[in-house]
Amino acid sequence: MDLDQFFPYQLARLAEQVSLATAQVYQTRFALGRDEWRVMAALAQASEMKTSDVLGRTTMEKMQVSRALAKLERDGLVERSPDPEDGRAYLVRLRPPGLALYRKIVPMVQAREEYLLSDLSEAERKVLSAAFAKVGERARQLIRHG
Amino acid sequence: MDLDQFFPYQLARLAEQVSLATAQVYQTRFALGRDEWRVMAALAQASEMKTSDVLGRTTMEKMQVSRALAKLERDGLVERSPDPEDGRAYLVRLRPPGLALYRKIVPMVQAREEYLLSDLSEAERKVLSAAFAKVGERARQLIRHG
DNA sequence: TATTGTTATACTCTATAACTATA
DNA sequence: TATAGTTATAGAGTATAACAATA
Repeated sequence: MDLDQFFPYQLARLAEQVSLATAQVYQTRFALGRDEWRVMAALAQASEMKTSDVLGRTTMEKMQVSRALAKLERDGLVERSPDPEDGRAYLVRLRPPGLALYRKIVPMVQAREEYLLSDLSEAERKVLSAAFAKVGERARQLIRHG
Repeated sequence: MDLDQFFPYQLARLAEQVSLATAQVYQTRFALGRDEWRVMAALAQASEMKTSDVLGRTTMEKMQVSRALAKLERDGLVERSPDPEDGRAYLVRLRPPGLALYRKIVPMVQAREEYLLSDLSEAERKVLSAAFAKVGERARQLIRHG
């Protein structure tokens, strides 16, 4: 069995490299962790949302979201206020510095994305995207059924 | 910016799911970590090799290999002897129980691989494989040049 | 009793480098 | 001085569950 020809292994290596290449932008240059970046991207989709909405817009666990928000709040990028409709909940929003940082990072990571895909034709991108959906569905089936 | 449509994010999620689906076989059922599994797959390619050859056949660091080998040796799956040609080096090989375990696992993970890809035509698989190579090359360029 | 969000804990991974013994 | 491999340590990332406040 040749590990190099084994699809899950190829996929894992590619994902690792792509993740490294992309994360350089927000980690090395702006000291943001991956979770903080994901939370900011979620928050940027609306002027204000509940913590639970952030959960719904990411694949993160509530504990990861809680910690990412705490760090973003310490850094002054995000602010929280109590939800007037539910005493247990918070309303979260990007503060101006957070929004500015987000708007600065987005074009940079999008440029990296385009560079990563630049050798692929439009047709190849379509196949790739469809293949991701199909393989992902099969993977979820395997996980569900042990 | 929609994270769900962002290629590096899609790739990371897919890899995570596929890794989970594949690792179930050797982790849950046989208590092997990913590194141990990779080392066993490398060792199975020859009757005996140096630790440094294991390094060359995987993308692991020497420290990871050292730890994986130590665990495999504790579990009786691998044995080491001093290299008569270099007092610093070791010769490593799978012990019979290790080889038997490897031969038991291989068809199981291959079946999972085939299942994961079962919705893809031969042509789609070719596109996918070529795309991985192209994107991987671009990613390595980005990593190298910051 | 159930839910929102926080905190605690432990385990795995990863990254860096110091260390030993040979070469 | 360099190399093979080990050990130490610290930082992320992940998973589980206990917990306080509120519903």
